[in-house]
Amino acid sequence: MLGDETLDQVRHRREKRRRFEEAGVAPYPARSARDRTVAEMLEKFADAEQSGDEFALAGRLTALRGHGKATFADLSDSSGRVQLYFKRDTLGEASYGLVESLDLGDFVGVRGRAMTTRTGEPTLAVTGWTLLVKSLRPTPVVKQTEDEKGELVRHDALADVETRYRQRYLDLLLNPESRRRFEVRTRLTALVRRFLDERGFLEVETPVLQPLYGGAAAAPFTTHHNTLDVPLYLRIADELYLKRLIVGGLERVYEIGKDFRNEGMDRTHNPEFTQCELYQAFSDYHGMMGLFEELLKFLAVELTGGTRVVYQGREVDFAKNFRRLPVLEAIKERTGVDLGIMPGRDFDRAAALSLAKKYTLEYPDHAPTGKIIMGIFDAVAEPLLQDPVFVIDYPAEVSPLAKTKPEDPRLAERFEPHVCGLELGNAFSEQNDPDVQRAVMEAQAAQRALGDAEAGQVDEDFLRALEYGMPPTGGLGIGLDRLVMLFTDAPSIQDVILFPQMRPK
RNA sequence: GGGCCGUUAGCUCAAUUGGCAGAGCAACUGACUCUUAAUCAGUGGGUUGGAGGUUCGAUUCCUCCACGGCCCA
Repeated sequence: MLGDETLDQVRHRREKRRRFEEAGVAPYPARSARDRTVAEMLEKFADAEQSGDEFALAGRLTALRGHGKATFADLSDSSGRVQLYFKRDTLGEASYGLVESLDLGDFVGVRGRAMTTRTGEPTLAVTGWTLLVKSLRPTPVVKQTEDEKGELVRHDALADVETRYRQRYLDLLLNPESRRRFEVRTRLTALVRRFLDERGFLEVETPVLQPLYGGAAAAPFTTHHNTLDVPLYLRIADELYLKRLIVGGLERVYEIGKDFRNEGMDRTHNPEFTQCELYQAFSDYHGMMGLFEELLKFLAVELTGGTRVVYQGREVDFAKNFRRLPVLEAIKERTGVDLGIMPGRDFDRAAALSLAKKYTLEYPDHAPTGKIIMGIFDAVAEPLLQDPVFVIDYPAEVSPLAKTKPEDPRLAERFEPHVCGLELGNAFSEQNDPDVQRAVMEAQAAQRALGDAEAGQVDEDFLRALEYGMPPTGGLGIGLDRLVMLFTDAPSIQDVILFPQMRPK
């Protein structure tokens, strides 16, 4: 087992730590002195070599090549890597002797001069050094070289996905593409803020601990407040609070934060995930579609320099608009069955049930037809969700917080953007009729009483807010983790969450 | 929840039909003052994820369990 104190490599490292201590060197000094990063040194390397000035670096040893009375090493900090040259004639017996007690993974502070080796490698010729941290565990070894074409060749790597997720620090240390992914994540989040800020949106924070949960169909995590002695829920969405702010006269608001859903985990689901929800008064779902198209184009240009993005081998171009695909049309396209018949009448429930049976979907008798329709959609639509598409016109029954279409009240003014099979969000023209909203919430509560754990509850305080008057509003929720997956070509959501949920070992 | 695949040295991976569990890197000892996957000589390191079972003999076959991955619900 890694970390077992009886592991011989750990014993050796502890023995070397002792050698430093016996020589009067603290193995974990509180302070280090460096006057520039590796990248800054390399930038001014030619000048430095001319002038012969000394400077100080600090970092982790990532390679060691001993040659008897001289030792080459690689020093890495977050900016880059540079070669060090320790020479006994320069350092003297005592200092050089301790070089031989260094291990891969140790941190050192070094002082020295720029020099270019015979083979042309920029190198710091060390004139003095000190131990900053003695590393006690063997770092997994990854060696990199360049082939004749100058391309980076990795010899071995930290490949074990379980270790990469559980011990992310090792992944970040050893797999540059992983580190890059999280840098892109941070940039992307900042870009979303910039995009919304520039359009007059106000970033706000709403409660994570909620006495009632709502805004999505999902099971919550439950907790308890001791002083108030009340149950509380970790939010499953920000929606109902943000819409209260629209009532309060904040015409454009957004929040970026964690939501929590107590459900299964897979390639695109983590129990806690990051969502960006935004609401814009005097807009509607068409407005949200335009905003989303703009946002993706903006992100593509800022992150890649162009409008094209390749995800898992498929190229998509955000210069083009998204296809608009009604749910019922998608089902018709895939199955040949039209469940819509005529506007103003009910859906064709019999046909829906028979289709559901074909895809071995089972529903209780009281299940709303809209729910069955979405089950069928989920079973058949996958191939239609590769090129950028807005799936639109959801059954109103599965869209309790959306306005219905004036010309066909069975359908909601709602859409979900899909790209490369990734469901990136959910948006609608927000329901603002307090009486309709109450009726829908009560119907949801009835479904819930019948055993649908994901159905919503009646939120009296939210309904009261609507009674004061909420302007017509468009709302959009964006799954940020999945957006990062798209822009970093990550196959799993675990690759874009620093510490994904794992079963305790 | 179901199906399939995986788990062997610190890391990456081998191991024939069921027949003494190996390699490279890392580690240790020694040599080596411009090397760079440094090189050369030598050495140590394993309850083969765990528990049972079949067998003269199990990394290999069977059962259960744990963790992970992929697919499905």
